[in-house]
Amino acid sequence: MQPIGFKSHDHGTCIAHSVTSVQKQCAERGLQLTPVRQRVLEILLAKHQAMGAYDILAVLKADGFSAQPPVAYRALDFLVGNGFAHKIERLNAFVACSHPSSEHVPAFLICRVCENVAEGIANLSEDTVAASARDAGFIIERAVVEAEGVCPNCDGAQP
Amino acid sequence: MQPIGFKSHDHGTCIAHSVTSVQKQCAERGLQLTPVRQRVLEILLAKHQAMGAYDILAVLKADGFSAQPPVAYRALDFLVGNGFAHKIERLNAFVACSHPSSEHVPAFLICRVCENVAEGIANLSEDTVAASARDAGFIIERAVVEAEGVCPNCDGAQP
DNA sequence: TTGATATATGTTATAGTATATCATAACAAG
DNA sequence: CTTGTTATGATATACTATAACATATATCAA
Repeated sequence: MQPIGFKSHDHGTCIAHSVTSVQKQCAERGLQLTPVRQRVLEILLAKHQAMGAYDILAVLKADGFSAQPPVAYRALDFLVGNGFAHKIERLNAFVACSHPSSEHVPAFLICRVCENVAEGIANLSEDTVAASARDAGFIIERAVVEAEGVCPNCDGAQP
Repeated sequence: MQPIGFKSHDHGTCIAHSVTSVQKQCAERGLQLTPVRQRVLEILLAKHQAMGAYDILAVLKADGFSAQPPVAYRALDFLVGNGFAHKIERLNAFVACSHPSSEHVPAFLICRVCENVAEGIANLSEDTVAASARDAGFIIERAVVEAEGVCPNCDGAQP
């Protein structure tokens, strides 16, 4: 699977598709995609960049929602907990999931210049990681790969 | 390479070997392993568990070192920057490196029950991650794998 | 040795991230 | 209707990290 985020694409439909997909899944799984939750998802989808909780909060405030930290964190917990968004631990920030329809180990390619984030899919089960875990008797419940570097748009432009 | 941390081992020599190894490398590379830095390394080595900066600070304080946050963070920056320790982003915490003598992509197996951490080595270059990055034109400078789950000592004991 | 430069530490203050807690509202099930 | 559940509102606080500036210590060239 290809990461998206560094290649030009029709971002309008990209957003629309994602929202529709999440709405559909929520309906199927009996989850409530409430106004705040959907709005936070849209905010995240607006760009392929990680956003901090307080950045999101500022947008929510401008939209007339209550702007206390828990508002943002609760919505983010919902989205992350149900696989509609991910937290980039390295940045203490969040991104909408690019592959919301399937279970996967996300692999983030984080550009340290423009801060855009592309999400690929790692295949740890065929990596030495899975072998190590197996040998150690460790049961992996969830995992994430975070890679920092330079994206093609920034390579050459900025060192 | 095997992760360590979940199997019983002679932890005394484990610590001693690590300290000696780091001392040797610092000498070779012209790095100053000052008292605070070495002490923080020892504190991290004391257990195969991630420690927060403020936990470390508390120990430093008990040892008579200055106990302002920058003291701990500077020592940690030194250790992490030179590959003698790693930051576990998911936990906002730090661990001594188990393989301080080689460049590697660390893969952490984090037990959510006992909070012990084992460090293995990922081989992303043969993972789909490397292929995705290559296809996207993304240059990976550093990466980390963080896997959360249950270690063999806790499996069965606690759900 | 001395002085210049770089590196490391001491200290205060503050910025940034996240959660605990309690109160209220909306709604469905019994 | 009242009980249980889920979501939201609101306040306060805890936890994590860094900026900024002063002082000290090491390193090295002249």
